[in-house]
Formats: sequence, C-alpha cells, structure tokens
Amino acid sequence: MIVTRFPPSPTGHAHIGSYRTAIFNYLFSKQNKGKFLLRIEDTDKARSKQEYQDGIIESIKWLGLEYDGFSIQTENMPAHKAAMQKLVDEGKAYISKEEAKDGSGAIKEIVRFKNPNKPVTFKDLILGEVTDNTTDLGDFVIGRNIEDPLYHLAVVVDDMNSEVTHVIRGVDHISNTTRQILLIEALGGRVPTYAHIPMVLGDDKQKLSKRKGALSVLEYKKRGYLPAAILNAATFMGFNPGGEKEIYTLDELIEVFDITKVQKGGAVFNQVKLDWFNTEHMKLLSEAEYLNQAKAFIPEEIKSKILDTVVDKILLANRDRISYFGQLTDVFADTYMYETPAVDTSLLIVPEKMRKEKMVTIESTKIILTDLLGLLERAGDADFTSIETVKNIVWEYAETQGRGIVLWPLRIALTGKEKSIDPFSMMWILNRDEVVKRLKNAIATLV
RNA sequence: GGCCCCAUCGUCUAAUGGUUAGGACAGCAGGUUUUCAAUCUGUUAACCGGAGUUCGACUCUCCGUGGGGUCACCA
Repeated sequence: MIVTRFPPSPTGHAHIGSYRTAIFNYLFSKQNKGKFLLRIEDTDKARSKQEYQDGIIESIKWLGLEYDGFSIQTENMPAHKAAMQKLVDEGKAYISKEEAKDGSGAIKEIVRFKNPNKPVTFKDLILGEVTDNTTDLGDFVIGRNIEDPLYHLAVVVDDMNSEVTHVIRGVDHISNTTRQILLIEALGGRVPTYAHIPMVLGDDKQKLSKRKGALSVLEYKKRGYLPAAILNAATFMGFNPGGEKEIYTLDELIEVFDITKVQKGGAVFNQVKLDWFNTEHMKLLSEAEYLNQAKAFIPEEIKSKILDTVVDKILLANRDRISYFGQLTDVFADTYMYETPAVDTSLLIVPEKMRKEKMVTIESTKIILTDLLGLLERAGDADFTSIETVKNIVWEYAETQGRGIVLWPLRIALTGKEKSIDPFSMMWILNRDEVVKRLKNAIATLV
C-alpha cells in the first residue's frame, strides 16, 4: 500500500507552491489506490497558530484533496521522546551542555545526534541518484532538550509510525533528506522512497514567497477562482502529460499523472496563465452551476435592489467577459446594468473614426435614436426573450443606415459609457420599458 | 564560501540519437454583430557555451558558464 503525506507547519497562509506539493502527493497516492495523509507540523509552538491550521484544512478541503488520515505532530510527542531517549540510550545521540542561543547566557542541555559522518545516497524518483556528504552537518540537534524533540526527529518518527512509503516534497528539503535518512537508519526504520519536486518560482526566479506577492490559496478562493483551475494550473507547473490537451479535471489528472515525468528545473508561477486556466474551467460549468456560484459574489446591497431574473440576465450576459467570479464586483460596479444612467450628449455623437464617410450631427443622431425608439416601442414581449431576438428588432434598420452610425448612439443611450457591454445584451437585460425610458432620456439631452 | 540540484521560445512545456524543434499563455497582425471584453485566423520567438562519443546530437559523457536551494536550539 502506497502512503504519502502532506506535512505543512501552521505558521502562515501557504501559497500555491506549497499546495502543489500536496497535490502531487495526492495524485500519486490516489493513482496507486494508496493513502494520503495530512499532518500538521506544529513542533514550533511559538510560531504555530490555530488560525493557520484552520486555513490549511479549509484550503485542502476546498481543493478537494480528501485525506485518509489526519494528525497533529505535537500529539505524537511521546513517541518522539521515546525515540530520542532510545538514541541516547544506544549511544547514537547525546546530551550536550551548551549556552542557550537566546542570548540569556544560561547553560542548557540540548540533544545532538552523533553523526556517523558518511556519504548518504538515495534514489530519487525525479532526480535519479542523489549523494550528499553529511559530514559538514556535524552532530545536528534533534531536541531542545530531552523532553522537547525537534523537526527532523519528529518527522522521521511520524513517517515511520504512519508507514509512509513515499515522501514527495520540494527540493529545498533535499539536504534534510540525507540527515533524516541517517536518523531512520539509527532508529532501524525503513527508508521511504523520495521524490523531490522543483520549486515554484517568482518572477525573480527565486523561491516563490508571500513576501514577493504570492497569493495564498485562501485568497484565490476568496477571489472566486475554481479549485479545478488551481489544481490544473498547479499540476502543470512542473508536470506535463505530453500531448496538446491542457485542461484536465482532478480525476483526469489522477489518471495521467506520472511522478517520474516531473520536471527537474523550477517553474516560474504565471498569474496570467492561471487566469486562463480558470477561464477554461469556467466554460466547463453548466449554466445552473455558473449562476449558482456567481451569486455568492454579488455584493448584498446591490443584489437586494435588483430582481432575481434581472440578476440572472446580467450574470449570463457577462459570463464570457470574466475569468474568475471576483470580477463580478467590477461588473456590478457598472451601475448602468441596473440603474438608468445619465447620458453625456457629446458621447452620443459617433466618433469620427467610426463614421465611415457619413455625416453625423446632433440632428442626425436625434433622428436615429427616434427611429430606434419607434422600433422598440412597437416590439412585442416575445422579441425580448433572447439576445438574438432583441437584435432582430433593430438589425435591419442598422444595416440600412450603417451599423456603426446606429449602434454607437444606441449603446451610449443604454449605458452612458464609452466602453461597455454590447447593446443587444443590454436591451435583453433591461427589457422594453427600461430601454424605451433610456432612449427617451438620451433624446432629451440632444437639444 | 562549502555541499547539493538544475539548464528548450519572455513564461509553462513536448521531444527520450535522425522533426521544417511541436503546443499553450503572453506579444504582434488581421477577421468578426459598433466600443471594451470575448471569440476566430495568422504570426514573431528557444535547444547556455566548448570539447568529446556517434554516420548523426536538444537528447549520452566531461569541462566551463549561468541560475537556484541549503548550511537554525524553524519547519
């Protein structure tokens, strides 16, 4: 049985690079019908916070990475202490009286591992054979004192006890690996198989970090990204199944993932490409799913003053204009979507470059808008049932007069904005009465 | 600096000794039912350098160079 684990320390809100490690562990274990364990490494009590632990669990659940086992490292302390005592008893570790590093000058008893000083070689699923001379590590510390075990010891004991078979983690841990192997050997445990995955880099090609603006996974959740897109994008940093397909669901990822094909070099994180992945995954949503999820991102005070049916229309008309739900905030910030806008007369006049040789004056604009108003007043309710049918109301007229000449002032009359959604979608959202009202308003400004 | 790891378009990558070095994102150009967005089409752009091995190297070896990681009583 294959067992992998993801052991974050609850000392901050982790970003996409950290969770990619979780994803690779998850993918590998699931495709082998194995187990995926989540372990909170909180041996650094001073920096660990419940808030961060909650964030980790929330993120993992949101991403859909169901774990088969959960543990909190400090709860396994008795086992860590027993292991440390055993090493000391067997002469493989010793207690050393040293001056405390906290500047107090006090002398305390720390526990050091007696380094056998030999080169350690292990086989890495991604890197191949890795050898490291451990002598320069010295007799490294494994406990603050005989009662207080540190990271390396705790990890090794926990992994042994939970029978972890594969340790998949970032290459930044590679030098930890050799010293942990030393500990496993001293404890008489079985050395797991390792796979060191490349770092996720920032634009500066250095390890991605929050300090350099990397967003936490929780932040992406808040901004309305789809977990499926995060999963897909994260996996593709360092892995590629070959072929030209790039959009994969979690199940498909489990299917095609191959740890041995993971890239050796680091991958620069690209926010723009993440947005693209999200756009593509949004297209995979059914209309009902889209609407349902989108509604959570409409500011309450705005939602309460618009009819549900109109909200749906606004959402649908803007569907392919957003790449993540958080952008809905901008959509609704354009109040013309649901409130009659003030119209600036000068905007109504078709800009020069779009006139196509035609004369455009205040008078001609007024005539066009008046003609349009007539067409719309005469339209039936059925004409407003879809964007397509709405378009048919004015299309013939626009064709004969010149599309730009007609559609430009129409759109401005409806939105009051130089840049906006198209007039057909707008009329569909608004329905006849409001369209007629806005046209009349616009005509009134043309003196 | 010691030790370790890495190296294909700007970015993510495909290629597993023989390809016009492919795709995606971004960029650029154009089309489209006006604008913005979206969308469609086309297009610019890469094998870090030098030796070797070989009939033949992006692919294998070595040496450079460059980049990164790590050197805690953090994890």
